[in-house]
Amino acid sequence: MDALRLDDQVCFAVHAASRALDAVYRRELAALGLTYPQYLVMLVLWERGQVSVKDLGLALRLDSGTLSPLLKRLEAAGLVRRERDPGDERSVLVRLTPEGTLLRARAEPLPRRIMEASGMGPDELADLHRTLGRLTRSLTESAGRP
Amino acid sequence: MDALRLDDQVCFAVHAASRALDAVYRRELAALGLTYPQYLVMLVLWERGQVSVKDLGLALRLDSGTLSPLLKRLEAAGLVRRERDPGDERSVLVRLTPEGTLLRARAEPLPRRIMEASGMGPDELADLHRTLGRLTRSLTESAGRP
DNA sequence: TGCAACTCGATTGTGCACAACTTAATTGAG
DNA sequence: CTCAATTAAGTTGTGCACAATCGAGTTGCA
Repeated sequence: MDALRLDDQVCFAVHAASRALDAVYRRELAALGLTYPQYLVMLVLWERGQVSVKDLGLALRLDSGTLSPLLKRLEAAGLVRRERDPGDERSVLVRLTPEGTLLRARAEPLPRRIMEASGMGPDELADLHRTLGRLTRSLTESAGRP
Repeated sequence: MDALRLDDQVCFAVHAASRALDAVYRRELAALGLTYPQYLVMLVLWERGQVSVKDLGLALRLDSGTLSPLLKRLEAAGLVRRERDPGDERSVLVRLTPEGTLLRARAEPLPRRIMEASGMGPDELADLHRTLGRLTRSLTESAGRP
């Protein structure tokens, strides 16, 4: 077999799956006025209520270059507020507005709909989840020390 | 369990894995002067030698809005040439330059290095590959008819 | 205490991804 | 044969992702 054949490369399969998921989420989230990465940010906020930009970056593995403009758009949409942490003026705290909190209810049915679109059962999805977690960890570690 | 918990969502696992792979490829491909999507295009060209923009889009599931500027950059780098198909002037054929053909040798060791960084065995990777293929197909089909 | 090192976030620049639209070439129904 | 519909690329605009860099604020240690 040819090591460079496109169809044989797992990288492409991951890439393609990621974009296919993105497309499905794009459709489902359009009604909420959110993009998929904005939805991820909202998930963290619905879980924790309030979070610093740094902790958001740790949770989502995104840096400030991605988060700063994204959070500005969420703020412009009236879903979050940003303010300096009084205890440490370097840090910016992001928290939900009432509108942002209310949006949660409308996001609630989403995971089930995506699961149905995936055509896979809960066990299979859990398995995939574990495998991908392991892959991500390995890749991240190997990237750390070249 | 809470359906909206970030850690429980497969979508995030796929997204994170895709970006982690991207990061590893970024490092490996830097020496070749390629980005990861440019590498995917080169894979197709190394396989087929010559391809229309349309067929490239079908193979990679990318539209002209993504491919046009990407191909311009590959052309500026001297790796490909683009010319109208004499048989159908709407179509643009992309083909390798000698430099582009030569680059293949330097890309050859890449899949093995990525496989090592993944920390997974061939069987496990093949399994993941199959699962992701199925997932992508289901999602694409469900996106087709909302 | 004073200043060097570090932390946090924002900004800038490049490139990918996609939607919506434009233009040019081709096809086909009447 | 003609012209409306279709097809192929390209263009424009928006948003995500990341590297590199900057400036303000904090910490630690000499």
